[in-house]
Amino acid sequence: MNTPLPRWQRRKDARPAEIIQAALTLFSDKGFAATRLDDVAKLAGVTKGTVYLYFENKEELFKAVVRETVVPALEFAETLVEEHQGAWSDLLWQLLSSWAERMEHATSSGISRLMIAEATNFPELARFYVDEVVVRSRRLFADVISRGIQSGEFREVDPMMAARAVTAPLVMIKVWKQSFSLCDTEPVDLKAFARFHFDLLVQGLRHR
Amino acid sequence: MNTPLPRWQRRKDARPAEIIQAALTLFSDKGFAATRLDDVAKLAGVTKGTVYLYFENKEELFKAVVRETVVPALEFAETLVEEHQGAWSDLLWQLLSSWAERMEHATSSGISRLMIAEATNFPELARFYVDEVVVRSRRLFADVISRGIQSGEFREVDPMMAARAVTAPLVMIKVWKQSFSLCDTEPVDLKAFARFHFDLLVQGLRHR
DNA sequence: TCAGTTATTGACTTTTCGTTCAGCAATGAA
DNA sequence: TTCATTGCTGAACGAAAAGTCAATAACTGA
Repeated sequence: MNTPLPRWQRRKDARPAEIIQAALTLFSDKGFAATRLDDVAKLAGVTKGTVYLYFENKEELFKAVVRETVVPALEFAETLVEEHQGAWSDLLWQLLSSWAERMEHATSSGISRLMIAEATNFPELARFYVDEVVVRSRRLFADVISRGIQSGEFREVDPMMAARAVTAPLVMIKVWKQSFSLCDTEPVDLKAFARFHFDLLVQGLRHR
Repeated sequence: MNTPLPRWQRRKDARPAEIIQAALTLFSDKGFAATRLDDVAKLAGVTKGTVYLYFENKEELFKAVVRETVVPALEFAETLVEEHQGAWSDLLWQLLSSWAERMEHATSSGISRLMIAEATNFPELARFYVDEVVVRSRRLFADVISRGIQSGEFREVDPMMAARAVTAPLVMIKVWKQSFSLCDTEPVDLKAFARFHFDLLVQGLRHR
């Protein structure tokens, strides 16, 4: 006689990550308030009770999602800058294109929109996100611009302003796509836009 | 004997606008779901029951807020383009700076963030917003770029792409400011950023 | 195989908040 | 001053979803 397969399994180690993944999917699609924990549980293949076994409440789950999801990607970019040799505009393109690439595929890129939507409802989480993600990536790009100025490749601009001007369009397009994909009659290709934006930018940054 | 002032007054005509204004404030601060109708009512100086006198339900109130608030501003910009004479880059600056100006003061500029947050929960409203606001303003800027290309002032770029590249940064900065104003340690001045963005842009658009 | 341990369930309670409506009070006409 | 009209109130309702917990079924070691 073959043993009947059990109705559920004990998987203490795997649960938190699976629940976080499910929550990420639903939060970044519907937002925090509109997401039901019943649905998160179902998508994670468990029941609501299990969610509460691993997370204190809905808000703590939300925090966990943000914490576990966003930070790793930045570290890769930072080493890229550290080790770079050659033209700074090349590095800029490398950063922008790899970013656009990741945005198109990684589920974690939905976090931007989620944070924008929920920041005022979760001040401490917003602070965490700003410090660990926004400011840090802004500084990353400001750094590249600064070095480009020092080497004489770019004209003298405010690096922090420039960093905002570099990052904002990509984030915005991604956020738009996510929000309005169903109704925008002229969808953009993220990578194509990144290329277009880069060309405009580099010509704008070069000496006249 | 002076008549005791009444506990409340009948102001049938003024109520809808006041309720919409209150709803706009709270929606654009907290988002749709996180806003309680009790709070909207209180801010509007009425009780919840009154809200239901003038609006069928919460969702209809939301729609009214978007409808009444965003469309008017665009019309002004469209006449500006129609009547313009002279350099197209001048018009571009005129549009960008007046837009930044409005963003800094009008409560209605909170709608962008609100729509971004709630679009997936209100597909029909999202379509309305995309058609009446997003696409229309994108077309406005694409138009200016096109004419600039025709006149030889700008190099040949895809006008629609360029329009996105022109509008995205401003919207993004505004949205960021709104979401993270409490925690961003390096706040931007919107007008200064608009100026910076414009300079970068125009040099990027000109012939090499 | 069995008993002890515990991860998971699912029905239950509680809370929150949109929605309703009977009654009250402001108004204006007679 | 009175009365009919009606804008407005606020208490009460009920659905939906957060949060709880005793029972149960899967695992583990002996």
